[in-house]
Amino acid sequence: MKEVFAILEAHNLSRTPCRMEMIKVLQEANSAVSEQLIKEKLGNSFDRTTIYRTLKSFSSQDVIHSITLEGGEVRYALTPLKQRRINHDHIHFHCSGCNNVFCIPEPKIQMPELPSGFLAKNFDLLIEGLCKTCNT
Amino acid sequence: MKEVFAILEAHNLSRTPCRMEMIKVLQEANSAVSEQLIKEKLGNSFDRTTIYRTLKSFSSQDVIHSITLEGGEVRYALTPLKQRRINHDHIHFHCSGCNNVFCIPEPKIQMPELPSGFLAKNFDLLIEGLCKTCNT
DNA sequence: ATACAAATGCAACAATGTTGCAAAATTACG
DNA sequence: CGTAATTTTGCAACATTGTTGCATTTGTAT
Repeated sequence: MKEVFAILEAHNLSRTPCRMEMIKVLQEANSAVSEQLIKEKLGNSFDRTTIYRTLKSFSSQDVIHSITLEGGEVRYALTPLKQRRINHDHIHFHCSGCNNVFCIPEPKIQMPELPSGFLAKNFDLLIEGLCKTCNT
Repeated sequence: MKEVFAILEAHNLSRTPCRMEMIKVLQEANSAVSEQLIKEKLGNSFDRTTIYRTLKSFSSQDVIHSITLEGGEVRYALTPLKQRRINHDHIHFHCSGCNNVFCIPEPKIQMPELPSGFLAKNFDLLIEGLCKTCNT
């Protein structure tokens, strides 16, 4: 709980019930969560718009980052403290078994060489496969 | 036009006006196109649902593949003949200048090493930056 | 404790994904 | 070439998500 306060304070976000509970949900998840799951975990006690706007605040303040899966479903995950305000370039792994999405901080991938003239700024790598648990 | 017929035939798709015109639109685009752009190019002569279902048919037959951008917007591009029925693993490049999305067939990237237990099946790499034209 | 700023709930609308069903078009076949 | 069987299309309908405006409520600084 102290950490929830710390996160909000570090990012200049006021302590509102919705924000605090959402951070708790994100903390307790061991993988990236969908907006729908957040709503369920919160017991529908907050308006859809509020959750939507809170996710936007969190994103723009680098508290969380979003992962868009093929098909368009979006998941959200807390951004590890170390990466906040630095870069978001890390790998995401979508398990086709349990449907969870995990952040894989290492290794950094090397940017492939692009055709001449193309200038890369950042990337998004989504790997699909089986996670530790589902890979039996 | 002959090629349009060939594509449809090769994938067991009947020759309907909507399909033929959609393939032409995809051929003429030098980058991946959105559903909305397709609709515009077609002059709103086909129902939304028809275009939606045609995109699904094309996708499931590997005539096209879709690219989901951060933010959830989806673009569609013809799958090069050589890659049909083989694999879809290639890089996509989203230019933040002109907003176009390009398929980059080479190089193949090497799958990064994942934490032990994770088994990768395929990936999706979306690079963001400036294309040849916008990179002045 | 109060005043100002920010967050929330609600209404509303757009875009997209998706399905069922009847009408129309395409293909296969005699 | 014409007809029947199969597919595709258009339309209606509904769900989900993204997004904004506005009035009300809440949080924060003084």
